[in-house]
Amino acid sequence: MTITREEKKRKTKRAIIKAAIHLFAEKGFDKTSIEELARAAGIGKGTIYTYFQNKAEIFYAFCEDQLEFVRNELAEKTDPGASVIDQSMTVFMGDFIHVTRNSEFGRFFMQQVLFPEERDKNNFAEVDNKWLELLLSIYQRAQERNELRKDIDPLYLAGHFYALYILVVSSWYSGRIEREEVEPAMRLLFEQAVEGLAPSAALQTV
Amino acid sequence: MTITREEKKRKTKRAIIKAAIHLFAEKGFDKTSIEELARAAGIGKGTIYTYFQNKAEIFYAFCEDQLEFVRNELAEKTDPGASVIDQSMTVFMGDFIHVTRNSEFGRFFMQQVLFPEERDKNNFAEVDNKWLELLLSIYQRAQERNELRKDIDPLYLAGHFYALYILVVSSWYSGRIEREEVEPAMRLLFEQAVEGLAPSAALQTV
DNA sequence: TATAAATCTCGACTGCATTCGACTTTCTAC
DNA sequence: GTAGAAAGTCGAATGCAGTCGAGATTTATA
Repeated sequence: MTITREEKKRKTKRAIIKAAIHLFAEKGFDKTSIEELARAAGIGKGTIYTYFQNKAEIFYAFCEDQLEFVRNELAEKTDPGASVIDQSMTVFMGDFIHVTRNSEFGRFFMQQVLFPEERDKNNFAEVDNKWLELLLSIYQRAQERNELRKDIDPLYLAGHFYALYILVVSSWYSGRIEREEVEPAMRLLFEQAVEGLAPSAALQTV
Repeated sequence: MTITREEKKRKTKRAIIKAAIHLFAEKGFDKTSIEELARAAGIGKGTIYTYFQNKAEIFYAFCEDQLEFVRNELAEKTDPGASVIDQSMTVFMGDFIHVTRNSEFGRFFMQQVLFPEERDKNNFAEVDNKWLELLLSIYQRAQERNELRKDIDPLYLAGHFYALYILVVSSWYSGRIEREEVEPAMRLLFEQAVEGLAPSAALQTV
């Protein structure tokens, strides 16, 4: 019985996350109070704060749970033989659909992942890394196939596609595009990025 | 004296914004309470809510004030003769410096502009449009000079650059890059976008 | 000018995140 | 085993955003 304490802590933390997964999904983040969360986890209100610094941090744990699952799934779903664009579309559209399934969740998630507060910077590191690995593998393979320039750091390649993805998600949240327009807009942007925004060399010499 | 009421309302609203500009700049958004704001504006707490729906909306008014000034300035600063990349750098770096002058302000601003809540969607419309006009004029001129492809909707061209800008800002907020790296990273991304991510036609045919 | 309707103003009130510090349980060292 | 230290638990207290409704002021109608 030496590990009683640590074991118990792990269990309590799990209980909080479990309650969060349940309550956030059911009532949304804002509508779920810490007190409810505590009650559902069978502990006192104050105790939550020995496990998480604030409500947002509980949300991060919730996200990890959600996203690890999704992104593992996406890693399998992508066809390594398809074109970069098709692979990118599979991954980013899959992510989009999941992230925006609950629009409130998606908004908060994007806000926090892209522009985290100082104290939260490291909260997404783990999930982020898995996501990055997935992206990097896609773009590295594309470089090997000579589908993408080899003189660009794969991190930058991933950045380009990710940036365009963010833009599309933002456009949807801002009401500039409708849900049905997301896919075609994203594909068009990806194609343009691959081809380049400058007139092609052939045309330029004319 | 027919317009007393409306005149007074305008004056009160101005007083609130003025108090906000002062207090937000001095103590930051989070640390400034509505009550303080009301006191500084010489009105009751509840009255604030006849002028603004919530605290965030006061922040929007504050933003408009800040940004209108900056973006007008930027519009003048950009040299219409320079390359698209140079012009883009001037505009986006100028924006970056201003938006992140107060890091807390910038974070909140980016979060709200990119992923607004349903009720806030229209709050930035006015400022947004001016910003967009500025960007569009840059990219349209570049198309005319044949520096950028004419078969891409200028809106999409602006989107590409804006997307990369967002990525860089996000990278800075996430601590993935330092302040000094912002400019070179942005420039590199812009160059890559213009040239395209695919190997050049010339190389491809080899 | 008198009265009713509309609008505005206020601060007490509500609800919730977060803090605090008194109390309890577990660990450590003898 | 036991005393004292360390860590964990709790809900009452705090602070703040946002609501409410009673009263004040302005406008519209006559």
